[in-house]
Amino acid sequence: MKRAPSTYEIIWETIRHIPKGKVTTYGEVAEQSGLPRQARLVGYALHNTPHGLDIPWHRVINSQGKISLPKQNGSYAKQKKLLLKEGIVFTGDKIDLKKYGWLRRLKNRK
DNA sequence: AACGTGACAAGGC
DNA sequence: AGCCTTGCCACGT
Repeated sequence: MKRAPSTYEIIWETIRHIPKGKVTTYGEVAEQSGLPRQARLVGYALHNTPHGLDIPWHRVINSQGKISLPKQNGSYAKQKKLLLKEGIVFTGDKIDLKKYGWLRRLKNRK
């Protein structure tokens, strides 16, 4: 029998749909996955992404338009390189979400 | 089975 | 702009 998809699998599936040349935030992925306000879970899921899984993990950035990876170990540079290759422009260390954001950021607070 | 942790986000200063 | 606090919840110990 088919087991229900785990929370991680739902998140990975959402990320798989982000088009090339666009970026989105952790919070938005959470929302699109039906897990509102659980951005941290998205980060956790990404951190645990299996190697074989082919998803555009680099298109996920934080709500400030910045890369959320440490600059020390090179993973920051790796993500930036992948984004630059897709034509995304950095202003300093930030990306303009209004310009490159996948979907509009909806604030469904309240 | 409780507890600390985390590739986050929003609000208050 | 930057720092601090709080809300969030699946996971590994």
